[in-house]
Amino acid sequence: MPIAERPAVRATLRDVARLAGVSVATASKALNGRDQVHPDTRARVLAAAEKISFTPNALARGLLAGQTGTVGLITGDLDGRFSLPILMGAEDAFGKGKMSVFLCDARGDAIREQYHLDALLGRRVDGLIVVGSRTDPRPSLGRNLPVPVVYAYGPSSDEADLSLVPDNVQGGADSAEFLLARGRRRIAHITGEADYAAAQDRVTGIERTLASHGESLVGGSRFGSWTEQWGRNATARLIDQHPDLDGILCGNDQIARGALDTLREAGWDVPSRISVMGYDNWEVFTTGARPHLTSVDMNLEALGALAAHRLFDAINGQAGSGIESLPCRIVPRETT
Amino acid sequence: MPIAERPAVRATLRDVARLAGVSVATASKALNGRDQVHPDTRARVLAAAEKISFTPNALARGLLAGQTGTVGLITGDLDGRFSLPILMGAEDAFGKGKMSVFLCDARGDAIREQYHLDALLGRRVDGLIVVGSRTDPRPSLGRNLPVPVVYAYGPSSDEADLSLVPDNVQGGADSAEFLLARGRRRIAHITGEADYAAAQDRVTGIERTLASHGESLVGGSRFGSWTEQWGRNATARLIDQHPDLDGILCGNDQIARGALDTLREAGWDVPSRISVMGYDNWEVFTTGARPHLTSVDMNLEALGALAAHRLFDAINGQAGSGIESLPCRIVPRETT
DNA sequence: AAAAGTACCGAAAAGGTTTTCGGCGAATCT
DNA sequence: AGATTCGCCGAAAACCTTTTCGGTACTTTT
Repeated sequence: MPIAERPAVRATLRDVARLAGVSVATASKALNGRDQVHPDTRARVLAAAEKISFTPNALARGLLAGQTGTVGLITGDLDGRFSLPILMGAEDAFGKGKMSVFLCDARGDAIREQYHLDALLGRRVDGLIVVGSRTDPRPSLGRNLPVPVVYAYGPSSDEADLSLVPDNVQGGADSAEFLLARGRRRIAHITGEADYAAAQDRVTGIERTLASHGESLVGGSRFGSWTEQWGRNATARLIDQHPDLDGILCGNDQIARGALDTLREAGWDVPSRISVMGYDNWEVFTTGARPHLTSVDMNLEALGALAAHRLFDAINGQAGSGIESLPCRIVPRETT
Repeated sequence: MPIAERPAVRATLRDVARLAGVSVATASKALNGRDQVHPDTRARVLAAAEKISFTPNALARGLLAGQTGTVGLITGDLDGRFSLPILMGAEDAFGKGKMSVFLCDARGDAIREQYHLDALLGRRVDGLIVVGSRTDPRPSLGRNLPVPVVYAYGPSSDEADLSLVPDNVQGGADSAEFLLARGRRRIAHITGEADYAAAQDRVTGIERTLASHGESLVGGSRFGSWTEQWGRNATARLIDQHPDLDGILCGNDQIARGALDTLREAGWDVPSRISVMGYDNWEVFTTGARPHLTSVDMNLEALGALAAHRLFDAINGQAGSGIESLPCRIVPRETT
């Protein structure tokens, strides 16, 4: 079998210098655009570097500079649909500079997290982003790490850390406000598991808003699981008990999807008789639904990008702390 | 505001050596488990390293060894649900060793891909995995790269490269075989856009299998988009034209989901009157459906893991080439 | 013409680790 | 006791780049 022919050795600065007939020092200066080097010389060096396709060794550079231009991103669960947009946002924000991202999936396991942490620290990352899979506080990585850390989505339980989370209270409040503004008054809330901070926060926002309008939730908040199945079941019972219902706020888009299915089969027209709102704005669910589902978007990509910027600031000495909440936004579609 | 107190300087091997009262050479040997060092001395070094929480600088080590213990993973689109399991599989397979993964999202942009490639090469990764978002061949990164490359999901158009892809022909064939084995004879096929190799491959497998049983597709393969909407529309026309239909193979789970919705509303019972199969085995769609959807799983996580292993082999001189197809598997649920 | 100034280049050190090889002291052998 | 072996340790080189600082050759000023 033919082994692919690869350049046996990689070109080094010394090779460039030799080819250009200068010293390595001059070659370095020429390549890095420093002055103190004659234009002709610079041109010669550049040509030489181009010719042997020289790529500076970031390791040697990092060793000297003490900065590697890399950050570690530790995520709790990669399959979750929350960590992914955050990851994309962060990757995008860093990508514009010259940072590279080390990705590690801890699979929700503290042992694995520690292992990855050591690996990242050993590789001398300039900073860390920790992405949680839930908005519930998680244990801090510790205060005496040699690099700054930013927690995204899942906040650190230590106030000295900087955490970025979506403002689910506001998201819930806005969704309630949105339905009220459309004249809905008999509003129910079907959500997921009660031990999720995300679920509780939204309940808080919703109830507060309704109360301020002199209303309250029909049947209280109904906790279950984050599934379509639960959305269907809960909705069936709800419309059976409350024929005057005219709005349902759902804890996520899957529950909302289940609600829509049940309503359709019961002959309740959406949105003329009743409005439905989801949460998360998971495209594939919102636009697959009939009618297309209005939902709340947590702006996770922006959250990821902001995490990247905050980390960048921290690396440059502008460290922050505490929990920073980012606004959610409503994406109106056809169910309201 | 209080700046978080961090260790001003990181402990170096020299510090360990000084603390243990030995030379750096001895300290290195002690920490790396080499012989030629007295047990007592080793213990002293280990204790010293522990005390000042020494972490070896992977940069310096990599600079010397020429191997960095890192691989680059370039993905076409991070939001696709195909690249993600592959990424997880690869990350998992590497994680067991002591490799770390650099993640880069090229956003389907060749310029950005080149940029990331340069960045990764500059950081002296030991190898690269390129993850496509479609199974259609993509341009090669080139033959004269200084490190080995493995293409996953989306194969390289250059036969000299090593590519790992799911065997969609077999997947399609198996799905047809599966329905035939359950006594279905009047089988239709609704799939996505015709310019996807994945769609064409499955058609090939399905038609070949049906032909070998003396059957053929009812109404041929119906191409459209990969959406629920299309699944609903196509199914409506299909059952209108072919009241004797008893099986539908769908190009993905969303189309299948749409088909199920239409069948339900038309009063066609699944699976007693008609069977439905999806593709991709996207959990959230298959188990959210009523009844739970039988689907074809491309084993993408295994594909990612294998990509990691193949890359590892290539790094160690065992380079392969050509396209390697991995089997899909059927996940039976309630719609068949 | 001598002094001062300018523009450019190169030697060398630094960064942290690993590995080779020489050396030193102690134990064993003759 | 002297010679040899053995076990253990340390000096130094190597990896590649950047930066500082001194030096050379040339131009300008007095």
